[in-house]
Amino acid sequence: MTTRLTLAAPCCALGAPPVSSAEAESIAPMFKALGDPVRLRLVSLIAAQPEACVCDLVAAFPLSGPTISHHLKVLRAAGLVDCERRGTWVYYWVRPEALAQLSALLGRPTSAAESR
Amino acid sequence: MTTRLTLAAPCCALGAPPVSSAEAESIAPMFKALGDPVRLRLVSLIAAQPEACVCDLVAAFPLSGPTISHHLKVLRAAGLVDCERRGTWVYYWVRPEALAQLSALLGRPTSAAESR
DNA sequence: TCCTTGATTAGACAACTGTCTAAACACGAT
DNA sequence: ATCGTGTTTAGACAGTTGTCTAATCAAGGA
Repeated sequence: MTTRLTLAAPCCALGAPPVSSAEAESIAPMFKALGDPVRLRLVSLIAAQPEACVCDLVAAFPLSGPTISHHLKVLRAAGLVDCERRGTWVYYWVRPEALAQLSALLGRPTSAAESR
Repeated sequence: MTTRLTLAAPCCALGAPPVSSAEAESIAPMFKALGDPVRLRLVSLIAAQPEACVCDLVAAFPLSGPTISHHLKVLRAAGLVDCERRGTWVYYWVRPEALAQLSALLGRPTSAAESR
């Protein structure tokens, strides 16, 4: 996928060079998916275990099943999670590469950090 | 601010314990702010230097000044950047603590990473 | 085969978002 | 005091989002 992020060895992932327009278009949707409180907690809950059953996720929120299903679909479309049906239940797990990619983007000291 | 994130020493920031509802409400807006391609590039451009002049930021996009100004306001409201007027020009810089907080949330191996 | 239960899809609707133009505000210079 | 330039605010508008209920699909058991 995106190379710049994984080999940003020395420093400044969000520093030089800046994210290109194309990169921004592909990465922003992942941040956007995390930008809803329900979805952020969903990812958190899913990541807390090897995998999570939808039935448990629905039970963790005061929201309808279809609403949770919708949020899971958004997370899946963003590439942050994946799922599989096994018999009656559907299980979700996080895609660690995706989270790592985001973390790498903003995880290192920036030039601003150096000066302030 | 949020303590859990900064002292998440051993591992699993997105792992156990999951993000609380209150935490999600306060953190999600930051991810949401990064969830637009224009804003993601703005943060990237600002972070690439100690600080950036709005005039340069506006010049970097095929968008109107007010639109860039609006996006900068969103980033500021989310706590990701701050700014200061000096004479005619306004300068923006990133708030490294904010980026670090987000990075810490998704930067460590999750239980999913262990199993897959 | 027909229920029952788990999960997703479809459609509706209010609320929010990204963009624009026009207007206003803030400085510095004439 | 007035003008010109940089920046933000106000208001408008099309498009998107989060939520719901109702309907549909999927799998297992009587």
